[in-house]
Parts: sequence; C-alpha cells; structure tokens
Amino acid sequence: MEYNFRDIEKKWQQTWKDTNAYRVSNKRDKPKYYVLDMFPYPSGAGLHVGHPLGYIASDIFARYKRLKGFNVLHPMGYDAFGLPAEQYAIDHGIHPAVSTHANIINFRTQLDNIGFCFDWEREVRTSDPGYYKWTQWIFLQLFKSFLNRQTGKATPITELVATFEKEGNKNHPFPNDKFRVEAGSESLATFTADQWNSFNEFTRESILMEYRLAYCGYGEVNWCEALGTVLANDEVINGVSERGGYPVVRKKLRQWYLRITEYADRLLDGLQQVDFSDAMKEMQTNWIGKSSGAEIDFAIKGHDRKLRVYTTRPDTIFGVDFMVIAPELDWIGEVRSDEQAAEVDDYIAYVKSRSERERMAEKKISGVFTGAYAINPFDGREIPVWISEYVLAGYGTGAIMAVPCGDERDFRFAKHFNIPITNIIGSHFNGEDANPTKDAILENSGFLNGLNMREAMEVAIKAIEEKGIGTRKVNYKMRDAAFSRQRYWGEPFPIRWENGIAYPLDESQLPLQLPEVESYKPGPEGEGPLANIPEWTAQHLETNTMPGYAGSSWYFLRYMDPHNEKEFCNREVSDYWGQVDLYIGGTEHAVGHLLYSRMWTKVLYDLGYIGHEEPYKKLVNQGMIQGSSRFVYRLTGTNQFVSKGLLDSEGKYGLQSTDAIRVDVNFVDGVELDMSAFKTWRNNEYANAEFILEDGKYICGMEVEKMSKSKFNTVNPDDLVHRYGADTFRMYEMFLGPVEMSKPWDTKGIEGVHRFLKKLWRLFFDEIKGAIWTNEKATDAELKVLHNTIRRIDADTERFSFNTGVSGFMIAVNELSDLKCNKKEILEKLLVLMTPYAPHIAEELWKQLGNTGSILDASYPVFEEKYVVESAKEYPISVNGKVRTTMSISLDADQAQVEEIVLGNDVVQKWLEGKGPKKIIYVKNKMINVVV
RNA sequence: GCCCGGGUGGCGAAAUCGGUAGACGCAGCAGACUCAAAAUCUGCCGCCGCGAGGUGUGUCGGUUCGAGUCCGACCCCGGGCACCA
Repeated sequence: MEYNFRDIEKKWQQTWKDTNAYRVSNKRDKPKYYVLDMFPYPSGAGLHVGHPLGYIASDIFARYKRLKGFNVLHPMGYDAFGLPAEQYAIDHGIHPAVSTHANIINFRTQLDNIGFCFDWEREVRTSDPGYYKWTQWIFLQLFKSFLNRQTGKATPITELVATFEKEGNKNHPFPNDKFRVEAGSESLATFTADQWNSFNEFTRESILMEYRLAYCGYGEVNWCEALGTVLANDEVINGVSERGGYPVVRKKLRQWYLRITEYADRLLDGLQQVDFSDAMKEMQTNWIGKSSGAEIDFAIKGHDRKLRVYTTRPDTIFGVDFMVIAPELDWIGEVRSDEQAAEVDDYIAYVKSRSERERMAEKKISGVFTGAYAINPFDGREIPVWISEYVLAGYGTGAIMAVPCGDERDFRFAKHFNIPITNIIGSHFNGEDANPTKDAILENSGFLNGLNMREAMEVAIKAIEEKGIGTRKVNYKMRDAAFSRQRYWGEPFPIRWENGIAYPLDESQLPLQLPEVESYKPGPEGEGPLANIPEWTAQHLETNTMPGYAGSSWYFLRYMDPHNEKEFCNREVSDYWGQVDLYIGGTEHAVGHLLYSRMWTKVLYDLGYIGHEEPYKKLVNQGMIQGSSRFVYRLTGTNQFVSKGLLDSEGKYGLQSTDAIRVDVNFVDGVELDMSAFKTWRNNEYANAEFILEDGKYICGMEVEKMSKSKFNTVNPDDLVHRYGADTFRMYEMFLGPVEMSKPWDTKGIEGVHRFLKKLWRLFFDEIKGAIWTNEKATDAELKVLHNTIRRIDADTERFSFNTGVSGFMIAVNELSDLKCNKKEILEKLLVLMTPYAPHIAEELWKQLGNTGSILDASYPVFEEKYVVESAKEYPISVNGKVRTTMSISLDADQAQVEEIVLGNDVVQKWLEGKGPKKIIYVKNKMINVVV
C-alpha cells in the first residue's frame, strides 16, 4: 500500500467536516486558548505561497494546544472592504460586493485545500451589514465619549456636558490646546458654566466635537483634480498620480478622526504588559514619539504675531541661529518681506506638490529665507526665519528653533545656506559636525553659562515660564488617526448633518446600509461617491465612509460571539475568551492596525463592555516569502534567447547585448526552462523563439524580489497541494526557515519533505508485504529516539521554531528507519506528535493502527527523562581555542580527572610541543580547552 | 532622510545561556537495484591543499582561554513612515 495522499486528505477533510471536528464551543469546561491570524483582505489575485505561512504556523499551534487539553478558538474571516474592489468596480462596473464575494469563495477554496482547523461557523466579513452594524455601533460609542483626563478613562460625553453646566471647562481643558471658542468677539480657551449655558447649540456642539473620541475636523489630503479624487500616498509618485500622471496637490477636506493621541500614554504603558518583540515595541514607541521639552514664543521683528516653536532642548536657546517654519503655515504671507515674497511663494507652491514622505526622504537641502527676523527673548539677537520642507506642520507647532552646533540637520542647513553658527558647547563642537550631546558645559549662553546642559534644561524652562513666553510641554509625534475616506466601499457613518451639526443616528437605526450607486466615481468637491446619491444627500447623511481599519479594529471580539444580534459580543463570552493568546501576522501592521485595535480595546474596556484592555497577549511576526524570479536573455532586436551560462558578467553574448526578460517561474524547473511551455506562453507571444543552448538546456537567471503577479514569480499553493498533498505543503512551508524571517520561495525543495512523509509511511507499510507494524516491545534505543523527539518537538513548538520541529521529525524517522523500528508503541506516539504539522497522514495511520477515536483529540505523549540519560559525552578538546581532537569522557568526571585524561592524549601532547599547560578549562557537558 | 529587521556552503537553513560552525533538507558527484527510467538504498559534499594542515559566519577593529553569538565603526539587502491592506 503506497502513500496515496490525495485520497487520504480528501477523505479526512470530508470526515472532519461531517463530524464538525473544528466546531468550537463557548462552554467553559476547559481552559481556553485563542489563536488568531491577522485579518486577510480577500484579494482578487488569490493566494500565493506567501499568504498561508502564518496560517500554517497558527494552525499548528492551535492543534498543538488542543492536543494539550485546551479549548482552542481559531477563527478566520475577511477584511472585506477596501480600495482594490472599488477600483475594480470603477474599471469594470462590477459591484464591489460581487467581486468581493467571488474573491472570498476562491480564497476559501484555497484555504480548505491546506487543511486548516478553522471553525468556519464563526467566519465574519466586515462588509456584511450584520457585522458593520456593530462597527457603526462602536463608532457611535467613540463619538459619544471623551477621555476624562482626571480619571484617564473614556467616559460618556453626557457626563462632560453635566460638568460644563456646573463648572464650565476649567477642569477639562480642550485636548487641543490651540483651540479657542469663538463667542461673540472673544476667543476663549476656558469658559464658565454661565458661558456654557448661554452658548447656542452650534457652539456647544463645536465645543463637544473638540472632546469626542471620534470627531470631525479638517485635514490635508492628496488631491488630484484631474481624477477628481483623493489619492493614497503610494498612488502619488513625484507629485503626480500613479495612474495617468496628473498633478496632485495637498488639499484641506472635512475628515473624521479618532482621538488616539489621548491614549498615547496608555498605549505606551500597555506595551509593558504584552509579549511583543522588542523591535515591535520599539516601533510603536517611536511612532507614538513621546518627547518632553518646551514651547517658546519668539517675537517677530516689526510684527505683532509671535513665532511659537516646540523644542526638546530649551537648554540650547542661546545657540539658535535661525528658525525654520513649515511652508504650509498660513501666516507666512503676513511676515515675509517684499523682497523675498516671490521666492517664498514659489517655494510654497513647490512644497504643495510634494507628499509628506517625499519631503522627509529628501536628501537635498532646500529652503527659503522669509525676510523676517525673530527676536531671541533672552539676548535680543535677531534670528532669520526660514521655511523648509523638512519641517512638517503637523508636528509640534510646525516651527523649530535651529541650533546648528547641536543638531545635524540644522548644521547641514546652516552650512548649505552660509548661516553663521554660534558655538555654545565649547570644545564639544569641532566645526565639522554637529554634536547632540547633553553633557557639555554651556558657553555663550547668558544666564545658562557654566551649567551642564542637563541641569540647564530645567533652568531654561523655569526662566521661560517666569518670563511668560512659553511653557513646559510634552509632545507626541503621533497624530490623531484620519478616520474617513472619500470612497464608496466602506462602512457608512451613522451620522446625519443639520446646520453644520453632526447628529448620531439612533442605535435602533443600525445598520445604516450602504446604498446602491450608479457609478463609483467621486462626488463633487472631492466628496465620496455617496454624495452622488440624491436620496442619501436628501437625508443629510454623511458622505464619507470609514477606512479599512475600522472593521479590523475589533474583529477579534466578534469571533467570540459572531451571531449575536443584540450585542457586538456578550460580556460573559468575552470574559471567557479574553485576550488573544497568540496573534500571528506581518510587521507591516506594526503601527497601523495594531495601535488602532489596541486603542479600540481600551475604549471598550473603559466603557465597561469588555474586561481586558490589551487585545493581544503575544504577538508573533511572520516574515515575507519572497519570490524567486527567473529571467531569459534575448539578443537585442532578435527572437533568439541565449542560455544564462553563455553570457559574460555584463550580460553580453560575445559582442551582442541582451535584454533580460522575466519568465513565469511555473515553467522553469529549478533554473532549466521548459522551452515548449515558454513558446505557448501569453498566447504564443514567443512562438517563434529560437534558443542558443548550453549542454542542450536553456538555463535561466534568477533574482530574489517581492512575490507578485507582475513579476511572474508567484506560485499557487493549489498546484503544490495537488502535486504533493497538503501535509507536505504545510511541512515544507514551515521547513523553509523561521516563521519570523523573510526568505525566498524555492519549489524544488518541497521534494525533500515529500520524501520524508513517504519514508514515514514505509515505517508502517511495505510495498510488497503491506502492513508491517508490530506489537513488539520497544528497545531502549527506540525509546530514546522517541523521547528525544518528544522533548524536541515540544520545545520547538512552544518557541514557534517550526522549521527545526520539522527537522526533528526527519531525524526521528531517519533514526527509526535505521533501527528498523516498526513498533506500534513507538510509531503511535510519533503520529500524535506529528498531528499539528501533518494532520491528514497522522489521522490515516492512526486509524490504520486500529484506533477508533480521532487523533485530533488523542492524548499527547509525555516526555520521560529516564529514556534519554547519557553517562558519557564525546568532548571536543581544544588547544589554545582550536579543536584538535575529541574524547569520550564520563559526565561524572571532575576537573582533576579530566586534566589527567586530556594530558594523557597523544594529540594533545603533540600540540603542547613539550610545553606545560598554563590552564585547563573544563565546562561540564560542553568542552575542554587546554591553554598553553 | 528617520525607525525596525536581516546578512552563515552552489541554495533554504541549524547552532535555545559565549563552548565541536554548517544539524535537517535541496541541488550536485560516485555507486547499488533496473533492459531502461522512476522510486528506493549506500557513500561523498564550505573553501585552499596530494597530505600534514591552513582558512572560513557581510567588512574592519575590540573584549575573552574561547565570538556566528558580546562591544564599536562601516557596507549591503528587506519592511514601515500615517488614504494599499
């Protein structure tokens, strides 16, 4: 009987489906374990071999935990809203719901092939009204709440209103400290109860909007007039649209935001409670970008307006040689001099065409002097005010004081524009490079002279505050999250506008369903497509939709209780499942999804809807599987293709140049091209190709790059499952390398894993003799192999080292084959160990051995030390750190015994060359080193 | 530019706490079985060298009896940078 994986896998997949083997109950009779994969977007391109990597890892872990006695929640669903479906709708007129549905069916078929243990009864789709009803509901909770800074918790805004009615906002200052209420002729930062009570509804609502956790404001977007639409950053290249190459400018639009900045400190603190990699914590910490320093007002010569800067180094205030302000600040026109006006306006126009990313990535120094001068409040020095794209309006005050002797970027700017540099740190500054030290003694610094910079920091802030020209200030690089898109395919906001006031819909009106549209084209003035629907606008409904991350910010909660029509998730159920114990996904979500979902969880926790405030206990980041592209080389201007080995290092064939052309990796075996397949490729595009071969073969070139359809280097898991089976595919994906690491795909290597499974099979079945397993008693050697394997697989699985786990199985099977071990006692336990990795073959052989229950719930073998103890070790013996020989020495040996044995060795004596040893280093169970 | 990660044979990798570098597999080479092929099995397989031996984990330097692993500087590649998801 041979290993017929196709029949076996089909049979067990059907059986597991029929018996609901993967149904998970919310009954609290076992300890729980929640394993989650990052929410996939069901793309039209289908799965390539890179996608299932994380799913296989989580599937192995889920199955492993189940065998260890846990009730394991391992769900899957779809982040089904998104731009690609909408773009497809614009291009082909197909409704996004239709194309998305088709993609999901395809996705599901592909996933099913691989044999995952998902409980599909819990599937969710963000675009399903039954799901987005609750996304809208949570949005309303955000809208109706504010962060009470006194308690640090999200709180219903009705409580804030009650407080305002009693005492105004003296204890609850505006989260945005630049905001002022316009009341009559006054601009108020604080108001009294009387004032509040006298405000009209519009003013009150405008004030409340400043506190809400989901709020409406204005923000800049990439606006493309020609396409009439807002573009994502990566759709803008060098100031023009990727599609069509039309000009793109920054434009202010009304937008919804999440006040995530109010949670900045808690998002930072929470990182201490979660098991994320240090790199991940660092990325989130840097993204939040907490810094402390001061805001300082500088007078501008000849103007009433003050220039307010934020600095983390108030101690360097006497080293300020120029100011740089963001080109988009609207008052530049007021202060620039007439001589500089044209230059300033040109520069502002240039910057407007640049995306933020381009501005930050720009190596070339650029900027323009405004003609204005700020006055140093301590020594009266006149400081030229420049504008430059490297200062962004959104961070701090959008203006910096530049200290070239202490800051590298300021230094290069000063050098580039010949601005004289003041040295306030004496010998710490060499005139060649800036020195950002905090340990210098200050010079040329007025009242700070002679102070260490660290002390001076406090002294300077105090002086600034006393003078009334600034305040101590904590700043965050993180900005409030833009939460609206001018698109169709997203959740509608449950918001109605009347006279400029946003009213929430009643919860009974949810879900607010996405209406049908005639066209997916944007509405007037950059509004979303919903603005084109008369029935929609007649009700004054919000025309923006929510962004992709709305639905994915809470989906892990819905999986717990997916069919609940009364609540987003029952509290008792969420208390049982609690945090996601293991979350697997890519680092590309490091600062987006992970921060947003952490914030939502904290809000729901504050409002008492769930009992935990960090969604993910442990996070494992999976690496990318890269594509390995193949190239053929065509002699320029001909249809002749030259085999790779015949080209010189510059890609030339003799004197003739060649063009490298990517070819579909699926008809290249290793590096050898299937020439007839190539000729029929792309509708016989290369039908007339002629080949110049080496050794009768056409050898392709290769290069590692991102796996993508356009590079013809995608490999479809379906093909591999068909050829080798799901078990082989699963194990091979794991065998490629550590889950966390990126690595290129190589289809050839899968043969090795397939051979291993066939070899496992042959421990049970012989081609001629049939079943060969026996009930004989296992030998010590066999038990040793088994128990070493148990220990190894356990440790490897626990630390997510699935690649070494697979090697562990290979070693076990190799050793058992060498021992000719066909004993049920050993093999049966090996099968249970393998179940998480290769469930189909494990179940088949388990049943063949005569077991009745499913191996999915078998009892997990227990490691016993006594089977693996050793009495001696083969020690490496080094002389001066170089290994010269090995010797088997008892593990009980002490230092004196070891010295005697080692010095008696001929090889050691030879290397001692008659000299006596200075020292003998003996590390038990490790090594021995003789120092001469 | 800024932040994070990674560089080990021809290739994917292993080395879990500073202790035998290259486990396991792919590819390759030699052989067995076979009319032949596939499948399977056996052996070899970092580089230089006939060998003794030397050398080797991106580069340069350091710490240590001992460094892939720790420290410093640099080079290259990948991911993210706020409207792709």
